[in-house]
Amino acid sequence: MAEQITDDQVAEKLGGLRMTKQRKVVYEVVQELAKEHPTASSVYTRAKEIMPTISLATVYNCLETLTDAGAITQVNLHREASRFCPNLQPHAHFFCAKCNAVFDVNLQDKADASEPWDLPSGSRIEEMNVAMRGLCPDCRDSK
Amino acid sequence: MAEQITDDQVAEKLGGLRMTKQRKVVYEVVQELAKEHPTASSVYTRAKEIMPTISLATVYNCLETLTDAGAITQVNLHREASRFCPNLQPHAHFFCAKCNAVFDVNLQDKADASEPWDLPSGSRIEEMNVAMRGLCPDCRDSK
DNA sequence: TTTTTATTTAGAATAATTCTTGATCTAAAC
DNA sequence: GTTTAGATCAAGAATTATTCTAAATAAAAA
Repeated sequence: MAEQITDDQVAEKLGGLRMTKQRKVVYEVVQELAKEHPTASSVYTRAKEIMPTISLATVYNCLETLTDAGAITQVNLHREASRFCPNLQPHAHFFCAKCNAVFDVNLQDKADASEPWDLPSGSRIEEMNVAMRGLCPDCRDSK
Repeated sequence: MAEQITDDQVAEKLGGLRMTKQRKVVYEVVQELAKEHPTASSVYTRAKEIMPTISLATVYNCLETLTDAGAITQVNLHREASRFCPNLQPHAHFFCAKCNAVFDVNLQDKADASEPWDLPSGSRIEEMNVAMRGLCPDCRDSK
């Protein structure tokens, strides 16, 4: 599994903000569902099983707070619902056009993702977002 | 300016579909506003000046048709409105976090954008989407 | 011309997300 | 241990980009 951090490390990243029960549950659900790269609503569905009183708005709030704190990342493709990912290593995402699965794609050892690009000189890149779309191995086989 | 194609070439790409007045206007507006990477609604605003009867739904339809035909590409970042781009060369987009401008970022000569990535073996990539966020040269200076 | 099919229009519908407001909790001050 | 102030949460309303629907129009085929 990809690099994730512990609840305590999340608490640290939150800085002045509190590590509330809700934030803890939301973070743990994102970890639990990491493989499927859950949307806010799948996080909500699962979180409610653990904490029945949690609201969808709170799930959104927590996801935003965790994202801003740098504990998880938000992944978008096209206009679909955002997905969330607890893997903090630099990585890209591969979306299977057929089964809709999302895979983490790691950066090769010592590679620089911006290397092939002619960056505007003098610009500072803070974030790079790489998404690939195609057929995953399984879907390619099962023609 | 980046590589764009002529109306006639768009007509060809449309295949069986017709190059209607509306599609022509929409394509030309996307070309005209290429530098700002217009959203559907900015295309609509400008298109209405040229063809006052055109509707927003038609603008959306045309943008979708042109995208499907491969005459323009749809660019997304975060959850903002989609933007459209007539540059058909492989390129990435740089979004300035301060002034909100969008710049095309070219692929270096003979470079392969997927090179730094550890692709799932056996997968076939059909499309790659690279977005960068940061400060453009202008915004970096004007502290 | 008549028929068929594609396209456009206008407005309703949708879906993800954000906002608003009042209630609740927590931490620190008293 | 209360009180107070600020943070957080819950519920539902509001927003926004986009898609859908159905009727009208335009173009192509017969």
